[in-house]
Amino acid sequence: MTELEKGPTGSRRGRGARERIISASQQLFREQGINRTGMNELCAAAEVSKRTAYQHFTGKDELVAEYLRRFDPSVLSGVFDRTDLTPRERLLAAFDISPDTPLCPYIAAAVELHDPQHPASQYARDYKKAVAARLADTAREAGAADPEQLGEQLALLIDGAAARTRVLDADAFPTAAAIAAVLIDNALPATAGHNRRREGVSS
Amino acid sequence: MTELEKGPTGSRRGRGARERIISASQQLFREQGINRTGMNELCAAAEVSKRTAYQHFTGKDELVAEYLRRFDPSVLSGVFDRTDLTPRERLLAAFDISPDTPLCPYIAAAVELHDPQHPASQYARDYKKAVAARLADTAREAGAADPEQLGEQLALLIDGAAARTRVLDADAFPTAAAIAAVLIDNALPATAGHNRRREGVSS
DNA sequence: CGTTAAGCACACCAGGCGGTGTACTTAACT
DNA sequence: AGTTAAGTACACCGCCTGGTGTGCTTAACG
Repeated sequence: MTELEKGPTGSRRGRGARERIISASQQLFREQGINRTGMNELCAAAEVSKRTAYQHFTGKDELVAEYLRRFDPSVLSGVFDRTDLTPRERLLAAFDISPDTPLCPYIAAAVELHDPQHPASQYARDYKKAVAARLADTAREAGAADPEQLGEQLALLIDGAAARTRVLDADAFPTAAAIAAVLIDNALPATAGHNRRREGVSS
Repeated sequence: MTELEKGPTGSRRGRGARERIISASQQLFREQGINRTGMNELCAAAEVSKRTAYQHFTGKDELVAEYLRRFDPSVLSGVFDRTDLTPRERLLAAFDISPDTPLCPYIAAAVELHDPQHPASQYARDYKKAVAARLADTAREAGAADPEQLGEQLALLIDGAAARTRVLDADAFPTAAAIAAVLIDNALPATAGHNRRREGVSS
């Protein structure tokens, strides 16, 4: 029928045009930005006919939203589910996204789309809240006095590092990690379970 | 001659079209974003003929750069030059931009233009560095152990609050201020000269 | 006064944008 | 083999974009 929910695999019949489109969007939207990437260009890169693209997505807006939804590639779960680390180490590991990451696409989308009502903007909000929540969970696990506050604070540090990295074109995550270490040490009761040799936590 | 450097007042002869253009750009670029504001629309809002606009600015890019340059409206100097506050209080006052401020236009421009070589992007970088430098100066004045580091940290907090406010559509500056208070207290020797009784720093 | 330049009105451009219509091919499943 | 749907090719749409060309009016200044 018209709607058959062909499933995330997309490999029911054709040659998987949908996946190619999304894959191309991941590349182009990140490299060039959303507004600077036209549908013509995107379809060409995906080696997909324009008509096909508009049979999978009602419009660019929907594609953009899907582009954001298909992101998280373990960036979130890949950090928080590491059982080899203590909760405290996991909190700090969230700042090790150092390698090359261009910029948090959620911030970029919110700025580029400029419309809080846009589906993608709404998803960006949800995602940011989810990250803060997981940070809070981990903070609670680590025994923080006020886990929600610490989670929100660490989330702000991550966003600050992302924004600053973008504007200054220089990695700001080490600075954010240093702040995080201070905040964590301040929020956690001084249990001797982990050797905390941070400097200068005077107060 | 063709170039006569008519001066910033612009009131040499005409009715000050240039100022009206810049004024309109301040409004529209902030409200709608740079990419979503066309030159037609902008000229209409400024009540300026399109032709006149292109006689003042060689292109939209130049106007965007000028738009950023004409910003600072004491946001920077208005905070750091307050002699009624102690250096420590001045550092914290930088987080009181709470009222309504839509979002730091420098971050927005860097994201929207998406080109680090764009004049406006370069200026945004310079401005961010300048803010960090002034924060560092004030930190030094306050007697911080490592003023450069504290300045960079506080700058990151401001950018984080700005970005997060934009994405979440909720004021994130109080959280940033709370972190700032912790960092400042940690960085400053515990001199009794100023009563450090800031509220909301629950940790 | 006349010169000079700031500003204006408006038609116009090429090109990109998001998005469609139509007629076609291909291939999986029955 | 026949059905069915996924995918294709490509011309085409109206609209808006940044940007011009041309000829005109207005007003400050010497």
